[in-house]
Amino acid sequence: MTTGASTPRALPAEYPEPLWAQARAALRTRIESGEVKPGSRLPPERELCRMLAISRVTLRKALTALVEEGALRPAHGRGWYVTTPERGDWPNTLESFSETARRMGLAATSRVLRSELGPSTLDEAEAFQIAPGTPVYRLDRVRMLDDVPIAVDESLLPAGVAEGFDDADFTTGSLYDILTGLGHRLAQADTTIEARPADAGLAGHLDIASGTPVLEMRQIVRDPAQRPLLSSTIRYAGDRYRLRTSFARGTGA
Amino acid sequence: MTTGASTPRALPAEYPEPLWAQARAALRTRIESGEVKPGSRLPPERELCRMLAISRVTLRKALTALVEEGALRPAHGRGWYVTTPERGDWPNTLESFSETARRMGLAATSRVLRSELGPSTLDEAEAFQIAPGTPVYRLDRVRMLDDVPIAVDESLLPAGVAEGFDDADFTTGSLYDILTGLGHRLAQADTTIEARPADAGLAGHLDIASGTPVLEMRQIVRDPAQRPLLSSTIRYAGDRYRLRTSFARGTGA
DNA sequence: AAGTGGTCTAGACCACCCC
DNA sequence: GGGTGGTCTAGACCACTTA
Repeated sequence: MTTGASTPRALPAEYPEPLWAQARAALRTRIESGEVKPGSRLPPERELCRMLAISRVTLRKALTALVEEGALRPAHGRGWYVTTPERGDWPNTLESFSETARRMGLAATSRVLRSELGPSTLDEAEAFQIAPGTPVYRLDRVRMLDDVPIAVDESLLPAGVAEGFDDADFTTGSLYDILTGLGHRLAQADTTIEARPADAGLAGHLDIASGTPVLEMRQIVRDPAQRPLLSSTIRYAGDRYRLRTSFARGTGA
Repeated sequence: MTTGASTPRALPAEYPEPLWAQARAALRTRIESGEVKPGSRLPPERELCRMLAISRVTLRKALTALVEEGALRPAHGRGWYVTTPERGDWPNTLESFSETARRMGLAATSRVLRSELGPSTLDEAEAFQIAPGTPVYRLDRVRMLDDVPIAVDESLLPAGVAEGFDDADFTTGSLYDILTGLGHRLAQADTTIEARPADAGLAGHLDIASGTPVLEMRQIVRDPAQRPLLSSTIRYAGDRYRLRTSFARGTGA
């Protein structure tokens, strides 16, 4: 451990995941397994360094990453503390439908309305920066909690991104999980949110009256190279769902 | 520059702002002044180190911070690029009312409905973790764009936070700007968003019909020590406003 | 005063991009 | 191959917290 990155170690090479990411994973596991209880203090940095056999700079990069995930919180002269689950979750991300379901102890399922490849319209082609008519994958679903319809999700993906969807189970699976499982990396999500009245079609799917307030969220998700991976419009029945998020401004670090 | 943090430098001491924050400020200035144009490449890291007279680790901390602010984007073998303003803004923050106004070239103003100190209710006291009845400051405003009413903002602050509000101008000023101007540091904002029908009072203020869809956003803003600074509920006329944000997942770094 | 996080440095090797 | 970012180390000093 003297000569910089020349020692990948631990992982059997191949994808030499950075040391700090390995350390982050190790710490995350310990936290999630309950080995270190919420609210309790982590061992001092210098000791963690010895335990994980990494330098302090690298360890701190892992710890900082966990802060952004909402798992840890530093306290200057006192130590690193495990966040109480109650609050401090969902930093800089919208709570996903699946996460909401889990938090409330409900079952998240979907009814697939459409799932097919088809030519893109002008607007869609522009959004994905592809030629109009290029095939895109359409996935329309009614999302439910304990069999109560909550929202209608219309998603659109470039055909290339949707390769491997044949085996996917959209009735229970999360689209995000499926995409990351296929090796896609979601880096950024541009989002707009507004309130609108439900039109007749939407009202029918959600079993509400036409004109009822609906929360409409449009997202374009991009990969680290800024390529659009997914464009989705989700319309939630106004009295059945609430978006939650927590914006952290990282006071610097 | 050989012996670690023993050389605060640059700033006349007192509050020795960290070197990486100074470097971030210097780079930010250069970008905002247009000295380095959007889309263009920054000088190589090793040269920036010489120019700013800091180590590469420190420089990279500054660069990473600017990535989270949406000002820069790294490209592995190619360099650091200034983000095109068009997109890449508003990362991990809701676009504020004032920012929206600026982007659309409209004038953001407010009509103050209430601005006074009063005893807190049970719910409010609980939210702020203070004793019920402890004074809190109430600020209710109708927010307008070019004199069209867009939203009703009901804000609530612990009395201590509101000290110095006497001189503040809420008809044109942003509450966030006023708070930061008073030295408060906003670190985290827990947010929920939902769609609801307008009640009679709200409909009157916004000049819309009762029952019209309204976007309701509730926020609790905290300082770095997790103390609540501000609790606000903003209700936007559904057909006049749209929230925008961009969630960045920093692929690790 | 001792313990713990926060900042900083100099130097090294690796991985990617482009010529 | 040469340039550029990405990762990593060892060691040092400072600032805050607690006793």
